[in-house]
Amino acid sequence: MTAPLVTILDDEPAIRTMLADALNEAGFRTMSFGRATEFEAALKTATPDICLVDLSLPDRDGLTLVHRLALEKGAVVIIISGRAQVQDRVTGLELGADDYIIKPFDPAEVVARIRARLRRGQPATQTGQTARFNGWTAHFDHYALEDESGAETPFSHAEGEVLRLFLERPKRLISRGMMQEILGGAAGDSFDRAMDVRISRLRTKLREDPKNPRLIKTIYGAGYIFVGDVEWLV
Amino acid sequence: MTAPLVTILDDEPAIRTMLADALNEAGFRTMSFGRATEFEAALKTATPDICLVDLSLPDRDGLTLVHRLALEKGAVVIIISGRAQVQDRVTGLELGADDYIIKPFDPAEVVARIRARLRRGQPATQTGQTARFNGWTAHFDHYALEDESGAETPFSHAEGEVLRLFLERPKRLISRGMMQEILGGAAGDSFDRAMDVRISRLRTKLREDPKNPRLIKTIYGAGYIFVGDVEWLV
DNA sequence: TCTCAATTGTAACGAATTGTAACAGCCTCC
DNA sequence: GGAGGCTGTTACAATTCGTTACAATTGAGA
Repeated sequence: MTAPLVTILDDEPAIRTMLADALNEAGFRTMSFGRATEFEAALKTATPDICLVDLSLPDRDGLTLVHRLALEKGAVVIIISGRAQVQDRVTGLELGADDYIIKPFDPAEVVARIRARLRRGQPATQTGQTARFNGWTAHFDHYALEDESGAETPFSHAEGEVLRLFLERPKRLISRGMMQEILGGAAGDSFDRAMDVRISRLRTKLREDPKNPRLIKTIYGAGYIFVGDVEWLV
Repeated sequence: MTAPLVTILDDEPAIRTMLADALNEAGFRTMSFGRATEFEAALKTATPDICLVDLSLPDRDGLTLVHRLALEKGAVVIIISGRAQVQDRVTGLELGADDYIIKPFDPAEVVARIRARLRRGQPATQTGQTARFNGWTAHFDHYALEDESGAETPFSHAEGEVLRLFLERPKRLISRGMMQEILGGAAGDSFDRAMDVRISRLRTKLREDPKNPRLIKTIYGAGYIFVGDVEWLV
């Protein structure tokens, strides 16, 4: 992957170079502009990941530019400005800027803020989506349990939470306290019953024999153990 | 009814009320906590859209909490802190915070920054005019969904807004509050139903099985997740 | 072995949430 | 003006999931 591209639009050359140096050192590609017209011309061929924009430009109102950038191009815009009034910041952010940094600033903070924006860009990495165990296949991507014949039974989100909890810890004792910790749930005193019910419902979907559960075993006074041979796919 | 939920974690009651007042007036739901433990307990039942966290907590190291929140829960975290050193800000942002606001602050700016985060909702990739996902091709330039055979189904502007919202944030929970913020729904309390209907109509065009939707998943009480492999074409 | 209290299973209930069909207002285009 | 599409609203159906109530089970101690 190529490094993210950051454009710098500021009429003061000293600031441009300071930012460009810091950003390059941090591993970004940069393009610097002193006037809005140059910047807009460049936009036609390049698609920056982040646009740093100074509000006081010689040839255009910076706020309008920010508004257009954010609204029409959907670009990530960070305003860098000498105007420090709260009202300036509020309007800047309301017009579509993603952040507002006040001059004078420390380049390290600019880098950190850019990184924070980019970090959010990546979709959350999905944990395992499919697991096979004892003839069943659990599909967490579309919340369904597939049996050996290929028939699918959908399960709900709450049921899926419990199922995943078990499949990620096979053949290990799972105490109620741990479940509560992992699955959440108010520490309310009746919570454990809710967990019982969840497990009961999950057992039904797994077609467990109530008298003799084969997959989710109850350890009286201690918790549960999922005894299956789990294999996570992907 | 389902405005975005903002949690406030700060040990100073005055700050909590000031923030809560400003946020409520701005149309957000709020929950306030003075200690990290209370906050963590509440996290088990509620899914906030934004977490405001003060770094100086009586019962826990704020930075560690931020790290956990950001990393494990993927929550949007805004640090509010009295520590004004650049180094503090940089480490806070690097540990996963999405923004860093220094005390004393103006509530209006906090509101504006929260709005900026929600509006953006963490954009995914470059947003273009065409996206491919799971056999479908969405053409936003002429408002049509193309299936594998090449047949096109037109979609409306409102449907396109929702579809784009999802395609820009695949595999990520999107709360109703965030949708409202992004799609600019009036804060009217019946708005959420309009959103339901939009999603229902979109699902129909995607030929989703009502009993077992594969692309747009509902997380009861929390929101929706679009689970497709999205690839934006230019 | 028997008894009993603690623990666990689950059916039934109900509040909250979500899905969607049907309707109505609005707009655009003939 | 009328037809037709779009979109929010309403009303009702369906689903989810915690709570409750009671039955079943377990295991320690008599």
